[in-house]
Amino acid sequence: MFTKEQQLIEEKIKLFCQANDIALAELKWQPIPFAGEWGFATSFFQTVANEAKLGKGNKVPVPQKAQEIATQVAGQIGSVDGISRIEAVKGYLNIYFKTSDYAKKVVDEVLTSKNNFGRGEKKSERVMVEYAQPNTHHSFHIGHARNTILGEVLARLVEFAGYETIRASYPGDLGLGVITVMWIYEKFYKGQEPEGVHERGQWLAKLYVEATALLEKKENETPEETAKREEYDAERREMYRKWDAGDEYVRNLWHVTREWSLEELREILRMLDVKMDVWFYESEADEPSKLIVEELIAKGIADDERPQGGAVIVKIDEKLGLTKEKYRTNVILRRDGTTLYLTKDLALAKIKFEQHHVDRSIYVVDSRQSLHLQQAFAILKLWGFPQAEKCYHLGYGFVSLPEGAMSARRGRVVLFKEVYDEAVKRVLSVEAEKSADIPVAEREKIASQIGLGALVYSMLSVDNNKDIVFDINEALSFDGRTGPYIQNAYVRANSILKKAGVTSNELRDASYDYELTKHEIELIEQISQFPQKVQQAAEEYRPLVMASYAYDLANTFHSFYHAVNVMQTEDEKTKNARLQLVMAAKQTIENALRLLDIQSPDVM
RNA sequence: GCCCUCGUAGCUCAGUGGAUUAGAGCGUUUGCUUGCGGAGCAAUAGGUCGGCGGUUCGAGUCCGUCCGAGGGCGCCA
Repeated sequence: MFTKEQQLIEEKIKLFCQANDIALAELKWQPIPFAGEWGFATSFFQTVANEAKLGKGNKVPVPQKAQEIATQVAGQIGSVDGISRIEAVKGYLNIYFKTSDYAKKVVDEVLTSKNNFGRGEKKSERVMVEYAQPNTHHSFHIGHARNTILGEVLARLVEFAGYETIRASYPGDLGLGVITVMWIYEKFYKGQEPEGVHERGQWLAKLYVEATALLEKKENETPEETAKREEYDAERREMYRKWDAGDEYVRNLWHVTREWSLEELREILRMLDVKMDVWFYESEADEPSKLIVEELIAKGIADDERPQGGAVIVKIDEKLGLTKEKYRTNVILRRDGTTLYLTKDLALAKIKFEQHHVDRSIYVVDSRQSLHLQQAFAILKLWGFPQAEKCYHLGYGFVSLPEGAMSARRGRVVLFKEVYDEAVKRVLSVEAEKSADIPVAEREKIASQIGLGALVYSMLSVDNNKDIVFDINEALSFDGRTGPYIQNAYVRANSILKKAGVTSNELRDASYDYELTKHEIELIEQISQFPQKVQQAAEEYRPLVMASYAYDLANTFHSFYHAVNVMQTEDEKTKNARLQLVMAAKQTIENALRLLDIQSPDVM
């Protein structure tokens, strides 16, 4: 915002150093650690260290010498427009802005940009974010929720930072797990179908558990039990064979049951306000991926060991000319000619690059699949895709339960919908106590917004590479560093504006030339940081950066709210300026929450 | 055996080279009843940043090594 002043001063420093024969190191500007006044600073430690290496100067300690230079420079700069003062402190040169100018600039920018405050300049790259890859014929659990929330927030950040963004979902709709559910349905539950989208999805998950129990080898089986189990397994394998051969009946059964799962997935995405641009299905990648195997063999990238009774493999390290083991060797086609996960990922990447013309592709996938994805990217590179260099795996730690890892097979999972229902229930009970004035009809909607706010924020407030042990009481806490805490700051800002009867449309000119309190200054400081936080979070692929910022902003607002009573401000001009500051804070909180996929209720 | 991630306050986590005392939340102890809704504010106690060595003017942050935890490693996804 103040690059002109910065450049001017930089010139003056360079001139001074030339005149005094000082070998100035590169000037790195940074904000002054905030203590009530805005400004930017640079240090002279590097310059002094360089001088010392050249054998110049006597043996004065570095910090002391840096301070000497800073003091001399400060004395030389003189007055600069928009700059209130310049000082030398501990080897740093601090340059302060005029407080009232800075404050007005920040607030005005928010109020004119509104929803777009913080949006980055349009960039030419097209980015695809792939997330939400649950298996069908199961139900959506909180592990899937972490994946989906991370992916969606990343997509929002990248988009708001200025990139053209495509959201892609990739459900796993084939494999033995899927067939297992179809088998038990066909055998014991044919014709049944629970009412309700979630009920149907959850029912399929129950069938999977039941089927697994029937098909798993048990200890101390009687011969009859063994025979029964083997009979079931043969039936299941026969069904898989028929599916693979395109048997009309089995394919139809597959379509119908798959749709039950997808309906539930679409409903959950709707609840999370996720709008997918592209749907890839694992089943659709199967056939194209076989052609890719042929191509890779023809190009000499893959080795066909089938004639020797083996599979089709890619010796990745060898082909890349690496001597140390890194990507190893992997199979891309089984000896029986069927494809693997890796094979399908190659086909999917080809579609992303050739049909969607993406320049950059982000995979939001469990970090345990890191090697797998690195292998896939390496093969894409061998294959010759320039975008392979721009494939990025955003890994995240897995979500487990206090009693151990989740297991769909054993039915040991916590479903997203269960947690959501519990969240709404808990918020409603708080509302009944604290928000008796809100009409009951409205409370349900607010409860959903707050409940999801708590859940979503709990997933975002931990860095993505950390594992989470899911504790529902922590996830649904409403106190302290939580989603509702941030939403409450928004509600309070809204409440002030409502009482004052001002809307964002009537923008009166405000000036901040009165003596600002510490709390006003800190609030302005937080607001001003939003645009750079957007860029940082998007460039580093780190939703946590935005989650932390949103909390800090809300925290600063709560302190301001408590310390400065806007409505009781006597001086009209000051009151007007404060109302506009509240409006700017409200807008910034709303923008930050939107990026975090959390809604901003007007009351709560 | 090789590779990846992690080790910071009692607990859960921020902080990826720069400014006297390393920051939050929960939990602890204690204040805030006439005020824009207390899902809040203010204060309090609590840390050899896993150990050792190195690079640097400067290291929780970079490098090496050791210890500890979790994860991955050619026909699962």
